[in-house]
Amino acid sequence: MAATIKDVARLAGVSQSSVSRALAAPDQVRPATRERVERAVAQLGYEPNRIARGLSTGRTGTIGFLVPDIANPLFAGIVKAAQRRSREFGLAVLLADSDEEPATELDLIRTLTKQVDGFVLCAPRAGDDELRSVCGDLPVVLLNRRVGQLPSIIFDNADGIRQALAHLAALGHRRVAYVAGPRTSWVNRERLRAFRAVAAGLGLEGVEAGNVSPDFEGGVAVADLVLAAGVTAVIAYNDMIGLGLASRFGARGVTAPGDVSIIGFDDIPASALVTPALTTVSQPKDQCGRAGIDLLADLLNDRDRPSGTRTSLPARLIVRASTGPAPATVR
Amino acid sequence: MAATIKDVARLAGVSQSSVSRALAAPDQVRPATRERVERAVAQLGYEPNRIARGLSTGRTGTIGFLVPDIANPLFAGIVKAAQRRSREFGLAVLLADSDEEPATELDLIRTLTKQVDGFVLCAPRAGDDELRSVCGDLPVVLLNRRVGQLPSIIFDNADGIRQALAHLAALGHRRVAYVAGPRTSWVNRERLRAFRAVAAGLGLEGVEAGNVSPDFEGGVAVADLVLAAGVTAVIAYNDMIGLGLASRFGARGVTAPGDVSIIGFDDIPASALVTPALTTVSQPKDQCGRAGIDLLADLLNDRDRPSGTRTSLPARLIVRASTGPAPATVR
DNA sequence: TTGAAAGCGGTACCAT
DNA sequence: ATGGTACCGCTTTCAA
Repeated sequence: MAATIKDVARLAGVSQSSVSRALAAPDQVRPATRERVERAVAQLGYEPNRIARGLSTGRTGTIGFLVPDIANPLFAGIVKAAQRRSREFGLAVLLADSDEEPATELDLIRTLTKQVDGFVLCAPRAGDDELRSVCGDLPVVLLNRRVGQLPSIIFDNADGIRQALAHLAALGHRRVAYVAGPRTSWVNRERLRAFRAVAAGLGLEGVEAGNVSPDFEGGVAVADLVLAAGVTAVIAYNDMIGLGLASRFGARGVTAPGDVSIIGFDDIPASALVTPALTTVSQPKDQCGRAGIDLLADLLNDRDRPSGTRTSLPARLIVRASTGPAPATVR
Repeated sequence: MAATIKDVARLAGVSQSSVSRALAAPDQVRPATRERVERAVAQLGYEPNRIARGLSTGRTGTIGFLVPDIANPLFAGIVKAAQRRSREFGLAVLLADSDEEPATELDLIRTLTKQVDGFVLCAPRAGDDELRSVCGDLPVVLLNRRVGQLPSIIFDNADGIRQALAHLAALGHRRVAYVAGPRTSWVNRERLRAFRAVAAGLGLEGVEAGNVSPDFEGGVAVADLVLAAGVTAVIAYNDMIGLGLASRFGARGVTAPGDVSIIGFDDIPASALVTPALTTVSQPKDQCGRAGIDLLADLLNDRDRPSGTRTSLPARLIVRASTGPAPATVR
């Protein structure tokens, strides 16, 4: 049996309260008392029970972190950074993986809501209202999504699209496709909107394909449609779709960047390893995870940042071999 | 404020005890009572506070899950499966990422130990004794590692090596290298041991290189050494090393599978996407994560499996383009 | 500065 | 079958 505060109190010859104080507010007890307590603590190897503390303080020292798919390198990277930062705050992370299911997202939040002090949510699928209501008044930080005035951290999707399109325009491309990801995804909608606006602004013809599932198979499935649209370049919702496109293109004898240029989003490891390597819009995963925890920690400490804090993280185009000059004649 | 059991009791016009029973052991209360409780529960949107429950039962409904690197697709896959299974048991998962640091592994376990009912540990680096002592008598399931009599789930490393070597031998390779991963890794030691034994058994010359860090750079760094050893095939500790090898080989004008065959471990997504695709020993991530939770759940329910349960998961060789017949003459 | 005691929200034992 | 109540380990008034 682990030692409790009572054991410490008895051994130190003081009351529970004093032990509690000695630990939480050392300057509220006489040095002599503090020392006796400290000795007893050391001798018993006492560590406060966070559960019990949680019951009386209403705080658990644990935060919930929800992602749609931990096997997706983007989220894995974000979670990893968040983990590291949480440790510095002494917070534990309750991970939840919603498998990209809107219903599961809400479910998970609901069941976890009682055991955490707050949430960092990457929940692209659930509806706005459900999301807001399910969180109650628990501190919440949204990742990669905007809902009402909730504090959020997002990648600059519009700027990512802008960089990608500018790159393609400079290479002489005039007709460009965007392969959309899940229709319900907030991020997808943002990118699509930016695609339309920026393409128009640059005087490019924008073609839209999709929606497809955000994976390799999704890219493969839509590749022939993209080809039939007669574009010389395509921007995919994410890298996995981009890789699927490249694969199917290759099977059809269409090669990047000679016949068609391809750009993805996320900069997953595989993008740098394939041939040709995939040009991609990289998002700072580390910063994102870290900033998410920082923001939530502030919220937890009532060190209120102005309601509706919206951090925007820079997107960065990484040019690799999959993009090149537009072919002289369209296939 | 969320509703408590008292609110439910008052609304239903029964005692706390009855509410508690109606929820935990429905057949111990009269149907009429149960219904009144259920209605009150529904009306108030009551959900039991797991923290409070934990305090009196001594169980939290939460388990700790430790991995060396959540950004590694192998662990991401395992965690994902574990997550899903945990949900079915109504268990929450406290994730911990040790960043491959032995000290962090132990640290994390120590701080989490009070808030969880048990652990699933993938802690390849920490020492045996520290590991055992830090867990105290908390139920623990070890992944991919064996320490004393602790219940464990491991991939059949020896058989994976055997399949890989048999494949290479059948292709006519006579001199084969093994590129070792981290020296302190239990898995690495197992594979190295198997490599020696099986190579000898098959009459192959075994060459050992390494130890290198288990990533792309590690593979690149050791590639020239491997080449200098005059082997026609190489088995890497994991896929990322294998991909690094292939990359550096390519830069030297040495191509797979023509000049040298390459086999990795783990079947990460990138392995299937690169050219040539990497032959790899696949480990059933889903089964592993699932089995880990199943085993731990049994332990938690005192449904004791015989102490020292050791589940072994089958390895499976996935032959892709990176392995082929041995060249007629060594470079 | 210290100690006693009342909770925090449940569970489970003991009566009834 | 139900209600009363002690208790889980800790925090936090309130008095002393």
